[in-house]
Amino acid sequence: MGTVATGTRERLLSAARDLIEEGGYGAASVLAIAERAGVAAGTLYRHFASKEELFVEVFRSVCEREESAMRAAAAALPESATAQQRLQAVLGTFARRALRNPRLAWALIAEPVDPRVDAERIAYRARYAELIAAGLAAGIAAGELPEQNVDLTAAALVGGCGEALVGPLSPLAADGPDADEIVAALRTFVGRAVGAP
Amino acid sequence: MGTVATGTRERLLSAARDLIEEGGYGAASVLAIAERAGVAAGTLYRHFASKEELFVEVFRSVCEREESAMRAAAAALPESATAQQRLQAVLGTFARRALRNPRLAWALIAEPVDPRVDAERIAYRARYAELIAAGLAAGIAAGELPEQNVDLTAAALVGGCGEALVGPLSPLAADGPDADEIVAALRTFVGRAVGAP
DNA sequence: GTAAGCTGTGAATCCCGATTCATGCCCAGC
DNA sequence: GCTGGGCATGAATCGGGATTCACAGCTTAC
Repeated sequence: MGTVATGTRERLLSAARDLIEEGGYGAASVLAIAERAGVAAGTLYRHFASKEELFVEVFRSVCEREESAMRAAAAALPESATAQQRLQAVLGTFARRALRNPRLAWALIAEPVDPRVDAERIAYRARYAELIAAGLAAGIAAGELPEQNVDLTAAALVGGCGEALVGPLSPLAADGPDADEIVAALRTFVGRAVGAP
Repeated sequence: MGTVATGTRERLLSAARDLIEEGGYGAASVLAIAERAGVAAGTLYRHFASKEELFVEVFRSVCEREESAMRAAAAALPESATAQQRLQAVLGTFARRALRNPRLAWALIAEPVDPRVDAERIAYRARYAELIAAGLAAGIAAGELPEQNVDLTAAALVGGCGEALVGPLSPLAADGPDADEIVAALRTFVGRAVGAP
């Protein structure tokens, strides 16, 4: 039956996702993926043209999940919410999710990858920055936030939150998991950086 | 004479540095480095235990140059300068240098590298973040800046400036080289982010 | 002048994971 | 029950760059 083939394909995808979450891209060799999926190495090539293509598919689906989580966080706010509240909701969601699954966050944000996967990452970060830039523009239009180069602010916020949360400079890398404290400090940083009152 | 050997060693270092500045680490294969230095591939191993070791040395010397440039920028200010002015001087210097040599900045900040070189990079970024954190702490002590988690703010600033200047989200990646405008916008961002009045 | 010890050479070798492919297995259709 | 086609196998192959090493040339010491 075709369902068997579909099952294999999906087992391969989820094996790859699991391995990446656990040990990064390095841990996800063709052999390891196949083994965890319970098939032979060659079988992977019955379902994907290359390892890279499989990775692209995994990466894309994980990014979509993350992106909808952030959009949902913004959408869940009442109509009357300020632009600043929306930004805080988006960045706070990002932060909480990243802290809950640091290995995955590192893989999505910073870990070295093949060029085609990297292209997906850039697209993801760009959509994320756009989301923020749009929020900033709305806040400026509403008179809540001061005039500024929204693209640069958005890029700096994406980079800054990424570094603070998953980079080697992250305070988390040093001491314990005061996750809530980190999120709070990051909110303060973001609020000030965008010029909120 | 020993001087010949020294000459070769330094030619190898500078060949590697040039290649990295021009085309990133990928362009700096052992063969390419040796060729540009005017020697055979095997010769590299008369002077360095491995390619990685050579890279570490190149990376370290470039980082030292960058770091002293930033320290010098801070030190050049009069005694009476505010903490905020010092921070602006450091980050402005970083920004100007990165914009002047984007390929090198990318190699120093974001390009994937071997683990031992990456360790150097992390150490460099950590020193840089410390420089900023110290400035923040001084500003807080002097009552100029509000209380905050200085390590997190410093990490976010390093990451944010890096992304805004050399990352794929950088406004520079999209349009022309309004370098001065970018630096100005970044200064605004930094000033607000640290909570300057 | 010659031996000892450098430095330089570059083709051969190693390494290691992705990718291929000849072969075997299973099941549907007849 | 036989057969055709698709899926699975996994050992063999490939690829590409780092690394080695047997050999050669030059310099210095005595």
